[in-house]
Amino acid sequence: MSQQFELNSNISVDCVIFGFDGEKLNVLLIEEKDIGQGMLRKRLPGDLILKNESLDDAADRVLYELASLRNVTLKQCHTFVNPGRVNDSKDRKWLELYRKNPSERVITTAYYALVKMDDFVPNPASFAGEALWWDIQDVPELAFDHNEIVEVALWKLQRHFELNKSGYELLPQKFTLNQLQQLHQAITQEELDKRNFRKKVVRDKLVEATDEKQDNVLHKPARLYRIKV
Amino acid sequence: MSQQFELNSNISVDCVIFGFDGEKLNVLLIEEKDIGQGMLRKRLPGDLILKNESLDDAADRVLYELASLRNVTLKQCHTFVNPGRVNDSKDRKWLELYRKNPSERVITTAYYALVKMDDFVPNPASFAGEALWWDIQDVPELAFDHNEIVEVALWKLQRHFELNKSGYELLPQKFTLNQLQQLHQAITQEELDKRNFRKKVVRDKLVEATDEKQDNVLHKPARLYRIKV
DNA sequence: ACAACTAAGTGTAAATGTTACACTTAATAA
DNA sequence: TTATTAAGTGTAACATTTACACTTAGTTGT
Repeated sequence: MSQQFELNSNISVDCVIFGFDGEKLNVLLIEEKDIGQGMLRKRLPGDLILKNESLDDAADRVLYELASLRNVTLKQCHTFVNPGRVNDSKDRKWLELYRKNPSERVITTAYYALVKMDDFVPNPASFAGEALWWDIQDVPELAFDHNEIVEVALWKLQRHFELNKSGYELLPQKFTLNQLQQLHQAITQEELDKRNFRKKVVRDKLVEATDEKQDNVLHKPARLYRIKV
Repeated sequence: MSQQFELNSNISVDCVIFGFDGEKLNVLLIEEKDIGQGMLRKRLPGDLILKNESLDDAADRVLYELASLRNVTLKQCHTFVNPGRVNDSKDRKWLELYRKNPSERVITTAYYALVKMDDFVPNPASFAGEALWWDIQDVPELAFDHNEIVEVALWKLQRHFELNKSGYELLPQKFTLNQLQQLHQAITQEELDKRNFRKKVVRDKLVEATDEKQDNVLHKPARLYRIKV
């Protein structure tokens, strides 16, 4: 875990990476190799920051080191410094194994990002057991306070997504209006009316039609659209 | 500066307190006593956090210790860990005077709040020279990266204020619709049409009329309203 | 060829919200 | 009584949001 560099002893970053699979929202979790004591709790990719490293840089580095993801646009979300962050005995054992000063309080700054799952196939670092996408509706109990961090990040993602109309880059270059609608619904967790949704994207000139159509579907093929620049 | 307690060596909080005076937005700045080297730059109230203190608690404490403000609802804003945060020689001298490990990098989490200036008369701590409200349009050059922090906090305040319709508590219990409009304008930095603004607050049932009127004005007195619960 | 199936695609009317805009009224001061 | 000042008020055009149901174009199986 980069122990060859000098770590700043008590500041960490955690990354909440939301992945859209075309239908649902997922979150990236990692799981250590079983180190023999039944400590198989999943957690967010995160680690201590290095000396002379900005928080933003640390988040990028950690995400690469722990899940081999690069070029993800991370946004700072919230900083957690609850003195009681580490209560669980499994968490304490983990710290004793991996940290020089396991009893020292750690402040962590959470970052989040939303990516297209196809583009980012997570690859665990060698020491880690797994790095995998997990349905956001079905997140298990996580280590430390990571469940809380996921919740806060999701809340911020939803708020932010309402505000600007970003997110179209999460679809294939050419997509159907239905795919676009599903993206919106997955993030905002709201049902939308098909006709009204289409009216809106047309009125706001967010997309433009191509002359291509879906292929290999068992019904009327949908027209493909692209993002309008 | 609470040196009698053990400080957590490299985590600080800074508080951006916006004050509404009925007309304009101000920000609370403090200025050290002149310690003899022309180091009179203003800064935000902020300090290192204590061991076993949450960030939220630290922000409350610091604001009380440095400006005697209590019971302010602070919101976390952003965490700054730029390795180059302290470049200015005046800032370095200040650190040498006040910090045990002046060369250690400090991560700071900014908090912000919006208060009614009448309710919060800042009172500097004894060691400080001044604690005063400063017109947000006219903030001087501040120590460290505090100008950037103020900007980020203002941006967040504006975004948040657009979303929910909070802020009515910043007026006197009974207020004119014009005062309410000025509050909105001060925060969003936008001009609003008088008639349209009034239509909106009436339609949204945000306020209700009392049967009282302004007193001692040199013109037609305005009707007073109160927040509708 | 045709029937059954599936999701795509399409329009309208009502309600609500937003914008732009100018004159009259009620108080005070001289 | 007059001058001054800010309060208070209405309407029409326009834009946005909401609710709602049938037809169409392709695939599969007979």
